Amino acid sequence: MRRTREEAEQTRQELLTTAMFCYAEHGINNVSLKAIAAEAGVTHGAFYWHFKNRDDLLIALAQVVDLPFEQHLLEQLQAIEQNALEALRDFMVQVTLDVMNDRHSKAVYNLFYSRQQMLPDVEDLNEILDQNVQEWLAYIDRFLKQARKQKQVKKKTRNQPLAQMFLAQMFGVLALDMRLTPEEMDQKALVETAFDTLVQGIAAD
Amino acid sequence: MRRTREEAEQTRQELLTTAMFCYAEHGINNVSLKAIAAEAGVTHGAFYWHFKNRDDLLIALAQVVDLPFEQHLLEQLQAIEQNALEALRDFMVQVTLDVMNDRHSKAVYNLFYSRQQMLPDVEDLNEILDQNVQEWLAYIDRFLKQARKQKQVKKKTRNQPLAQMFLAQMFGVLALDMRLTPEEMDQKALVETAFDTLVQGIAAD
Amino acid sequence: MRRTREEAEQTRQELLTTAMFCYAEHGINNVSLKAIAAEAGVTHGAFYWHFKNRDDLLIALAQVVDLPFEQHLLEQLQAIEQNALEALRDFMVQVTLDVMNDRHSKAVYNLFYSRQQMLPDVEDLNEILDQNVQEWLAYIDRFLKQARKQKQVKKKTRNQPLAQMFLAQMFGVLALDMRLTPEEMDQKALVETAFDTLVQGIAAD
Amino acid sequence: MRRTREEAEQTRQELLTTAMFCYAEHGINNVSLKAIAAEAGVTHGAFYWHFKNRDDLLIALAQVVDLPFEQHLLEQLQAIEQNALEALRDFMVQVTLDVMNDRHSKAVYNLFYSRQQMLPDVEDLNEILDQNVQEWLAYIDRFLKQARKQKQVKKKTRNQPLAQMFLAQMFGVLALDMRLTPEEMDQKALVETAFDTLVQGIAAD
DNA sequence: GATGAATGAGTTTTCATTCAT
DNA sequence: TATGAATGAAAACTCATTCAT
Repeated sequence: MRRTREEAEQTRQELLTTAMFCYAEHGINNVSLKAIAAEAGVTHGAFYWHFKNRDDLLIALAQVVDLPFEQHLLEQLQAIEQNALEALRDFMVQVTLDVMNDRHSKAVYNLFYSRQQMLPDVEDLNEILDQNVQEWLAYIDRFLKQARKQKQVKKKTRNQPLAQMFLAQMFGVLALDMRLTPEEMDQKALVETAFDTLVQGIAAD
Repeated sequence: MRRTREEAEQTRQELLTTAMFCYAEHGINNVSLKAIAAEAGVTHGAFYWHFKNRDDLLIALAQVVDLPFEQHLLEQLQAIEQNALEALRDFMVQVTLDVMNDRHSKAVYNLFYSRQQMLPDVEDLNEILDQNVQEWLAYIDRFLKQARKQKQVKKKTRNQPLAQMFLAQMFGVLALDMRLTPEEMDQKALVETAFDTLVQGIAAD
Repeated sequence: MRRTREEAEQTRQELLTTAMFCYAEHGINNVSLKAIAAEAGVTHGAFYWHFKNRDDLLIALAQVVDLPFEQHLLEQLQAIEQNALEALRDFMVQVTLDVMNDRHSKAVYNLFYSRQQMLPDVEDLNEILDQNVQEWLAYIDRFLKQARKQKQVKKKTRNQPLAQMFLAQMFGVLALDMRLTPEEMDQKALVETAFDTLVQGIAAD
Repeated sequence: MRRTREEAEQTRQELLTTAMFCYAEHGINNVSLKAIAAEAGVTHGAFYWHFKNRDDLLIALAQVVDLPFEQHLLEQLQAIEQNALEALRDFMVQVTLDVMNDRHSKAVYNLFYSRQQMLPDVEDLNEILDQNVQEWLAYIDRFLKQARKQKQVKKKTRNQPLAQMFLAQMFGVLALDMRLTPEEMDQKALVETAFDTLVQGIAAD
């Protein structure tokens, strides 16, 4: 069954996508490569044509997937010039709700950032993930710097812990979302309350 | 061989402790019962004397371990009467720093609450963990109620999302702590900034 | 818990009886010594005071248990003098129905003679069982000899295959009884038909 | 390694055959899958390519193996028209001797019908075995019906217990054959005596 | 006499990986 | 490119047996 290059690439994509959703849902250690291959419509032998091994799959996965930070940042680019703090608040709310509710983003978060999984100790993998976290902190930092320019933020605190605080709040809300039922937790109320509170807490009087 | 009842109980405790630390460090799926038993100084056969199976171990673990919420609550009982919001801030800071720095608490968090692990789908286990989360929310709620009485909190928001926000912040800070190095993140600065900000954010003017 | 000699003997008996019924019902390989001991009301440690090991238990079991051949033989002793063939027929019918319906006999048969179990290859054990089979053949032979004297049996056949044929019929009926439901098989009708037919088949005209 | 489809099928057959003989000889519970695989010339991992698990192997075994009833029935089809009772006698004698002396048939009987084994409680398995018994009873019944037509059988008894009696005799003879040595038991003499006697016992005067 | 903790060999099963076709 | 047969390491679990108490 020699396929064309496009079909082969499609198989590879299929494997990546299937792996991400299966891993995110059941846990990396609870899904076999055979199961992923079957779900992707090929035999597990084919897997080894596209990937060197299991770790290679994870690295490839980490390289291609991403959380929608950048995308929501672009949406706020104009707003940031006018009211950076409000833009930051909207940015965090949007990203968080998006990760909560978008199947793809949620899978990415579950797989790589909630650390629901204990990832195998592959150096490349953790490097990629750490870089991503730094990148996200940089996104938030960009809002904060602009807010400083606009004199919206109290002087005393440095930006670093502030950015980390925002990211931590997002991580925490997502973690809580996994544990609580919709009855126990109103997603929208929590997310908005959380970031409104943070923004108010750092706002200059 | 341990023959007396006390020695047997010691073996059981050893198994529980070893399991907790090994699981927290390497992930539940990456540590075999044989390894745990060996680390505890017995054969894997001994494990099955003390526990029915792997799930039984996890349930036993979840039953005996806890995060230091209650303990820090007791320390704040007097403060709460005078300034509930400040007491809440101190409470959250203390608990969070404690979990960060106490090997035991950190292991408990990693194992059961960070969702770094994909826990097996055992009903008893999830029940215990969910109860614990509810309990912690109740602890925070207690501070918030008192703060309302003291008119320290803005009227508009309900307590539920506020309590969840505080717990989420703690979870998030702990999650971030796992990802960042001490150089990249100043634990104390982040924790204090985070809860100061939250408290200021909800404080009545 | 030092017990008196009688109590100890009682424990031993309890272990034997429990083992027989458990083994007969679930199969030797599907019942652990721990389970037997527990069912008998002691710990499995106690087992090893009464028996050297598992094979020793089986040998002890084979030595003390028996099928009700002898007992039914005694009942037929008078009848045998008058009509040996009819007595044989009654004897076989009674023994067979007894083994079918008496819990104890059935367990013995299942355990040692139906070979539902693949017994461990203990020499002593098989010796005992083979002796028993020979004994039963001798019982039947006794009827046949008397029947010859009474000129009830056709001359041509030797007694050995005849006796084996009767025992085989009993074994076969018991085997079928295990496979068929009461709806599919009328115990009494089958047993009586079978031995009536055999007796008529060997009867002199 | 066997790579072609034919070689794979051969491996599967090898596993089935090996399993049947090993199980029949040593008992299901006394032969490990590892041992079967080794005997079949593959690793135990290969076993799990061909069978889902141990029960699946038994079911597959029960599906492909059979006792030679049908085959001997065909041989008697002409004879049945002329003298059904004699044909029945020949049929039973042939099948019984065949099972006794053919290594394959003997293994099948030992494994599935002697109840020498305590088979695992798999529904599919017992269904197949029960069906087979019913089928064999139907074969015998066919002879009996024809014999009735030919007025060879005494009126009074129903066919059902008669058919069961014949099958039971066969089962019993086979069981005795396992227990007695060739010196103690003349196979041919016993088998012929047994079925001659049964046939004479039911024959109309 | 009896308990119960511990051992260790053995079993079933899973699964990442290899490789001839 | 992809299939599918086979390997082999490792996991969870069972259980007969030993033995200090």
